[in-house]
Formats: sequence, C-alpha cells, structure tokens
Amino acid sequence: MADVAAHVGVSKMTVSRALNRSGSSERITSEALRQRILLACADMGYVLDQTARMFSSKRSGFIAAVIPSLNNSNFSETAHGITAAVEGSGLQLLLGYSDYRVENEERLVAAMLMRRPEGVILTGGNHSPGTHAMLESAGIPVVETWDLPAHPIEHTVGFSNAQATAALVHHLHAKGYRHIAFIGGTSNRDTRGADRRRGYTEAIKALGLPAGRVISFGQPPISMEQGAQAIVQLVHQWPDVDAVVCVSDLSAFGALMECQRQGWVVPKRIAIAGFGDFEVSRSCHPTITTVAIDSAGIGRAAGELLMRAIDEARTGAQLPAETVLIPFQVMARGST
Amino acid sequence: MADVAAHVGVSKMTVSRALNRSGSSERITSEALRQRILLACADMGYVLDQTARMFSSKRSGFIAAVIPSLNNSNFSETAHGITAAVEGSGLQLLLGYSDYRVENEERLVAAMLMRRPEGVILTGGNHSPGTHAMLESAGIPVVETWDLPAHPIEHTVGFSNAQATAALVHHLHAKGYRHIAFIGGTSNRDTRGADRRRGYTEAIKALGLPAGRVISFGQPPISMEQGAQAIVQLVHQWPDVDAVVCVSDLSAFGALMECQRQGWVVPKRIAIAGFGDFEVSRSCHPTITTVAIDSAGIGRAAGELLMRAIDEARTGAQLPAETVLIPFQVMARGST
DNA sequence: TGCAATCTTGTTACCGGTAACTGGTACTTT
DNA sequence: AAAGTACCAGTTACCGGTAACAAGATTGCA
Repeated sequence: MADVAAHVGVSKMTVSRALNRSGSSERITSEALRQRILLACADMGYVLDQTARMFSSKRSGFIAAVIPSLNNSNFSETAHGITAAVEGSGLQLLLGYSDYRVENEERLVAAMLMRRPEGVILTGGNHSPGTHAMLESAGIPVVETWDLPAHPIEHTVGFSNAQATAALVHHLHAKGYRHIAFIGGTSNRDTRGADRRRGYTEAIKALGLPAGRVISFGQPPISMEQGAQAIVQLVHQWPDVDAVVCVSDLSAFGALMECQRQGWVVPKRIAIAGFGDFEVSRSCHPTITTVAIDSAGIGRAAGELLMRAIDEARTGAQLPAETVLIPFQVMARGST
Repeated sequence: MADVAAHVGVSKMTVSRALNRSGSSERITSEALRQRILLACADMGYVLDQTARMFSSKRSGFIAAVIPSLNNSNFSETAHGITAAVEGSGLQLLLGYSDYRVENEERLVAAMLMRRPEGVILTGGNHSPGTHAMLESAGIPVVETWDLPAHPIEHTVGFSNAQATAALVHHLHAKGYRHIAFIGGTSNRDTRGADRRRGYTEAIKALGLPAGRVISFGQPPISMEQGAQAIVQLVHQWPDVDAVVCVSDLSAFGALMECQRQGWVVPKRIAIAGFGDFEVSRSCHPTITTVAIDSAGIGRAAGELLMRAIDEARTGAQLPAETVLIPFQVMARGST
C-alpha cells in the first residue's frame, strides 16, 4: 500500500480511504483522486490485505456457522440462506460441521473463536458446557437455529419440531389411520429427533390412540438403510400398524423402498410420512407425505438477525434476544 | 499476552514460544516454565489471537476450497475428506460453493484470496480467465479435483469422467443391451457432465452401437425431476431404447421413479444406470447400477497434496505439478 | 472580503503477535 | 581452567493496515 501511495504521490491513509469507501455513498476521498489510486492499484497488481486490515480494524469480517452435516439438504440450504443474507456485507461465512456430535461442535467453536468471528450461528439448542462458556466469554452475538431451545443462548430462529410432528400425526388421524408408529433414532445426540418423537407421543396421547409404537435405530446421521431395517422390525413387532411417522424423509424413503421390496403396498398396507421435504420425497413413487421447512429461510433469517446484532454491538448497544418463528407446512402426498 | 507475561514475570516472547511449541517435539522453553505460563493463560482466560498471529507470522492458516454445491453428497464428501486431511495441521478450511457457475467461482476465489489462503482446491478444470489470472499471481499451490483437465493449473486429483462412463456403457453392452441412450445436461457449465457424455458417445461408437440417442435437459444442478422428464421424452423419441446411462444418480433415480409411474419395468423394459453412487441408488428398489467414486478419497488426496505443496513452498522450493489418479468402480446393481 | 463550516489529506501511534538477533548460564571438552 | 557448545530467555523491530487527531484547502454565506 505504501508503494501505491508513493506511486500516486499521496499518503498510505489516502489509499486506505480510497479503497474502503469504494462502494459506500460516503465520499471521503475526491473522486478523481480515488480513480487514480484505483488505477494505480490495478496497474501495480496490488490487492488489499484482509489479514492486516482485520487485524488493524479489530474486525475479522467472519461469521462462524456450525451445522450438523454438509450432506443434508436441509442444513446445506440453511448455509445457502446464511450466505445469501450476508452477501455484500463484506462478511464471510466460516462453515463447519459437527457430524451431530457436541464434542465436535465444541472443538469447532474453539477453533473458530480463535479467528475472532463477529458472530456465531449454531444448529439446535443442545451444546456442551464448554461451548456455552466459550460463547459466553467471547461476547459476540449468537443465533441458534432449527429449534426452539427452552433456554436459548441469545437469539433463536426456528420452529417447534414437536409441533410439526404432531401436525403430521393429526394429518394421519384425519386420513383415518389409527395405529400410528414412529421411527427415529435412539440418540440423545439429535435433539431435533428427540423433539419430533416427543411431538409424536404427545399427539398420539391427545388423540387417544394406542401408544408406545416407537422403533429406534441408532445414531445420526439418519440413513435410508436405517429406515428400511426399522420398518421390517416395526411390522413384525406390531402387525396391526397402519401408518408410520419417520424422523426424517431419508428414513421414510428407506422404509418406503423396503415396503416395495416386501410387497407391502403404500399407503394401502401402511402409510409413511417423513420430515424435511427432501427432493427424494417429491420424486419417488409414491411421493412421500412430509413436513416442509423453509431451510433456506432459516438461514436467511439467522444471517439477517446476526448482522443486525453485530451492527448493534458495534455501536455499543446490545440487541435484546429475539426469537424468529419459522412456519412449517404438512405436505400431504401419495404415501398417506 | 503482555499481561500474562507480566503476571508470570517473563517476556511476551517467552509466552509466545510456550504457546507455540506446545504440541511439537521442539523444546524451546523449559517445561516447568511452560506449565506455569499455560496455567497463567488458563487462569487469566487468555486465548491466543489467531488474527494477530497470522498477521505477524505471514501465514493465514487458511486453505480455500470451492465446490459446485454443498448439497451434493459427492462434493460434500470431498469437503469432508479435505477437512480430515488438514485436521491437526492448524489449517482451517474456507469452503465456498459456486452453484456450478464459473462467474461465481471467480467471485469466490477473489474474496478468498483477500484472506490470503495458503493454498486453493478447485473442483473441475473449467475456470474463468479471471480465476486463472488471480491464482497465477497469487503464487500459492492449486489443486484441481474431480477431473483430469487437459491443461491443469498445477496439481490434479481426479479421474476420467469419460473413461468411467465408457466403462458403464461396456457393462451395459456385456449385459446384452444394444440400444443405449444418454441423459444429461445441455450445459457447457458442467464439464464433468460433458465429459461423461463424450465417454458415452465414444464407447457407443467403439462398440458399433446405434448412436445419437442423447437427451439434454437443462442446467445443473441436476435434479431428479429432470431425469423423470427426460426418460419420458427418451422413450417416446426412440421407443426401441433398452438402456439409458444418466449423467448422475439423481437423474437416474428420477428416471427410475418415472418408469415405475409409467409402468415400465426396470430393467426388463429399460435398464437405467447412474453416476456417483449416491445413497439413494443403494437404497431404492431396484437398486441403481452406477459408478462409484471415492469422493472422500479425492478430498483427502487433494488435502494431503496441497499440504505437501504448502510445506515445499515454505522452504522456498516448489513441488512439481502432480496428478493423482483416483480409481472408479462400476457397481452393477438391480437396475441393469 | 472575512470567517466559520465542511471537506480532504497527512501524521502518528498502535493493533498483538512473531522473526531475528543478542546475551547469559550451565554443561562439555581438551 | 579456558574455550566451546547447547540451550533459554530477552530485546527490538516490524508485519500492513486503520483510528484518531491535526492541518490545510475549499466552500458558503453574511
């Protein structure tokens, strides 16, 4: 930058200003001079060093986000949404995935905090004490997504997984199904899965249907294969079952395909519902009834909320903790 | 750090050394002192500022990777592989996605280069002139993946998409299919798709089979829906078709489901093959014949190669351009 | 025309670490 | 015992920008 400044015949500071207020409406540097400086930068192949910039200005230009898995369209769409929201703000997304493990999340958060992100977006409301402590002492805005934690760290953008699943159960009930089972994970790692199971259980109880028909099949990430295995077990254990709610579209799809292999006609022999509105549920035959969540919308809302909080923090203020409710929608399809 | 140093009664430099050589075998600081310093850091809640550290040491600790899409298990597994490879090296992955557009890739690369990554991993061999120029002048190691570009920028970790598709065609031929079509995108945006089409065309020609049966259906990302639409068009246009190779498992799956809706028995009426060995191809009914690529292996190899190149660059040397060939495997399954 | 207000540019100091070098101590070696 | 050799810790300078303040140039208005 000093070279450029010398070349144009101005001070380093002027170059810095010319480069910074570029997009903004503020005109701190005269336009003609600015153009000459920009030209000189281009000529000399100079590019501003963000590392030094953020070091000097005490702003990293990063926001950190942790999602459970990259390879899950729900979460990758949320990441898309975050990117879209922060686009053009000069903020860059530092993305990490935890593989559904709070220990990994803690390690990731620790590594990311070293880079001094200006804000953090987490998935879900279940975090290790270490994560809580680090975020607490970091003093930066935090948004939790995809859930409505009972005790949020700060901001929340999500929906009630329990309510959404209950809505699905009511849909099945309205369709005339009475022996409704649930297929989900055993893990307490996936609190969203646990919430969905709770929603199922409460809805079954509220409707006075036979309860307790729950198959658990292991750790997340939820796979199609697990759904296939679970439905076989389910039908053998409770032969009168006429509908099943799966914790995810992936297991629902696995279950559906297994039914076809077994010759169980869906939805005549057994109805199947999923969760998440994955592409596969729209494309398969029959199409799978599911709950659609605006995954990208969660990301956008979280990104926007975080940016507002960051702006507030820069002015010394603090945004009061907000909760953004994301709507969900039961998508009635061929499988029920 | 100065506070910690004062508290322990040593110089800043000693604290810096104690913190850095921690994991390493080098013992620059006496162990007893080091423990006291570490304890003091913990007591005082001090954490090293990576921003300042990388500014001072002229190392960013970043590597940049651009993949076409997060929501594609092939590429997200590659990202996993990269992460696994650089784990523990102190390098952090800065991940971006281009949505299959070279313009986006260029914007991303520009943004990432501002953060001074120590190396870059790209997907494919097709990049804008601007991207080439920027990477050239950045003077950092570059690895291209998922392809074998005719004129690689520097290093390559990939396989021949054309060869892999040809292998699939030969599998179909060996199974007795003679009227083999191809379903793929129109776009020149997706060069991997174009390579696969070329592999198909060449194999068909080499086997002396009726050629030209190609359906194109638009822009990437490839969707299941596109596969469903394409197969209908295909069967109407060439009713004698007895097998189809799809550019991706996603379109293959869409095609398979559409066949079920239409009542076309797979593989009796028409055989379907995909590409990429997605989970859905292993789980659906019938299972889909495909080409399996070690996606995570590509990421690991790319990560390791990049790290070696970075180490070389640090010693002033330059690693000669390497090409790592990743094997592929035809997975013969129920759909053929 | 004169003076304040506003805009533009320059100067200085500093962000929080690390590189490179200097100096001191303890242990060898001859 | 003197010189040599590790090994440790301290000192100084600096990385490449920006903040904060100072100063000069221009404008507006009475």
